[in-house]
Amino acid sequence: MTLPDTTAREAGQDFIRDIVRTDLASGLHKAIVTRFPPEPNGYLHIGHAKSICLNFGVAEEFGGKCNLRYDDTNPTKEDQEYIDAIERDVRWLGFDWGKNLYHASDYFEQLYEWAEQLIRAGNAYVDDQTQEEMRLTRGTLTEAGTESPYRSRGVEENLDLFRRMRAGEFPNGARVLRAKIDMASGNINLRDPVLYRILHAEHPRTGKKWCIYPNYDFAHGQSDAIEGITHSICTLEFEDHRPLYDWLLDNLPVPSHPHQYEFARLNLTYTVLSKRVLTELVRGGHVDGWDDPRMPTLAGLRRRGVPPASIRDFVKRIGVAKANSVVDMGMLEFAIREHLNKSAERRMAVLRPLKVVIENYPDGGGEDIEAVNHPERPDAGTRKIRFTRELFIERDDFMENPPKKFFRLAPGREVRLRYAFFITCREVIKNPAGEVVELRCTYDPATRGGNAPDGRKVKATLHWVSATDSRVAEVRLYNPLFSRPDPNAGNFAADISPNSLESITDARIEPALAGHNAGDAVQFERQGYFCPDIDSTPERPVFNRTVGLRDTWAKVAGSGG
RNA sequence: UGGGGCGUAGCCAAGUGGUAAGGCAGCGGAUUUUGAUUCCGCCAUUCGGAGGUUCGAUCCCUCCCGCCCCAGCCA
Repeated sequence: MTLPDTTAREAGQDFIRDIVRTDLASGLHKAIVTRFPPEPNGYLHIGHAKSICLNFGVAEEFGGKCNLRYDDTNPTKEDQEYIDAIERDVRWLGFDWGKNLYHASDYFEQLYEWAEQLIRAGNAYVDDQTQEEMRLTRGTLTEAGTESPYRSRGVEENLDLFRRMRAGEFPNGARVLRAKIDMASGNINLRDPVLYRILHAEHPRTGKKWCIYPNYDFAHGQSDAIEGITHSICTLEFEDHRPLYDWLLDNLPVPSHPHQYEFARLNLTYTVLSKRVLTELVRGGHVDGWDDPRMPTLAGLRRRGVPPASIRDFVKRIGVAKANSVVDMGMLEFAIREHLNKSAERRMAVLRPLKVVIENYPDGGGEDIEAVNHPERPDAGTRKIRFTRELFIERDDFMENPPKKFFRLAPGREVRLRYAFFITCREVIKNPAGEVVELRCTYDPATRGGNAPDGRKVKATLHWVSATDSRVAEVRLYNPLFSRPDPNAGNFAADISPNSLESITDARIEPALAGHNAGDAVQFERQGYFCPDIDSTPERPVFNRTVGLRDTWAKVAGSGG
């Protein structure tokens, strides 16, 4: 079922959209073109979703287009696996680039020509300094840098050297091509930034054709210009690069001059969104892979049963601004719950079983109880649940000595078993250790369906499952996403460990869940939303919890100790 | 002590000269065969701070304070 994206904010309420609207109204552009430019060196995560929704969203809203472009200028870090994953995830999120798929590597020849033109114009030179020498002569944040001894090389020598760099005559790191700008600039990006470096590496797309590669600064702006991008939207850390972005476009015969705008990247409480750290988690085997449900990657969220529309909605809710911020995980959970509440079918599952024997129910007997699949959607239909003499209820739904605000089952108390009957707890059976292991109850046959003919009420309705006609499943409960601070973990783990994964292997679920293997989450009544895992089988059902439900009793109990 | 940004409620975030939108969280209350959902109501005399301009400032000016980014041949 697809739900329309809902939002409290009308489209056009952020500064990026204000700029686009103004540019369109003034006639600066007749149509806008944006782009989502990932480097294929990892999987996309919820942070990228913000950029994807912004770029594709703005294009959609204003009738423009958005390109998908790989910023594949560093072959030592990129891989085809990531390219495939990125396309899959962007599509899953709900966006389509149509035929507008590009690669910075498609422009390598053009970029090279432009580099030679920069040299001819005296705006770039080949520097023979070592990386260390360059670092030392770049100056510091408060002191100007000093010019390279190779800075005054003649055009012909530079051209010759640059061509030989391309020809593969020099080893990695031997020389670089630098822009000749201003070694005393307060903006360090303007202190003769490197444009090309020697990298004898095989590129996923261009293979061994090149051994020199342009870096981000020399590729990004020109790629934008080639594609006719009107609004190049990126994150805050590139603000300092804008002067260089403009300098290059001003000094090269590019077909257009795009403008760069920056916004704050997404930060989520309890969540690590650093590609470096996520890569470490995968490489180090701390998680099962990029799509591990504990990962904040789009693949991980998908596996958890998060609807893509809820992510789009979440992104709309958090807005786009330039202030660094940390969005509360509760916002994402709310967006997910909001969608799942409307779409997820309900089923009953008992995570921590407590046996209940209905003493006055015929031994060996049983009957089918009808239950609706969704409380607000009759079209979702109904299903039959087997009611038997022996049942399981949630351990948390019974308390031998209930505090005043506890409304569920207790000795002598009557409650309703959802869709079935009212039952009354008559006896509590414990093991030698004093733990409650079974409840002996009686039921009122007249309350079949859940209502008493005499009109008496109960204060609680419990979910249940037959002890003799239910299935055993494994459910996995996770912390929000992962990386909630864990004071007991070690150094490395304290910062990024995917902690608090709890597996419950003796959970009991309705047989009605047996055929449910789609990627759609279901709501286990009063437990939260769960999604069949990708390695789930009919013989061994596995469910990942996406988010829980609001449970005021749990809060009362939790805060009360 | 260089350059570039940002500071509006617990968390996001509009507003940018006329007297503080909205959402999340929270708190009340109603409905409820999920303590869910839904529904009502409450929740910034104040916009990092101090001066100044103005009839009037979150918005303009000055100074101050705080936070983030930049010294990769990463993006």
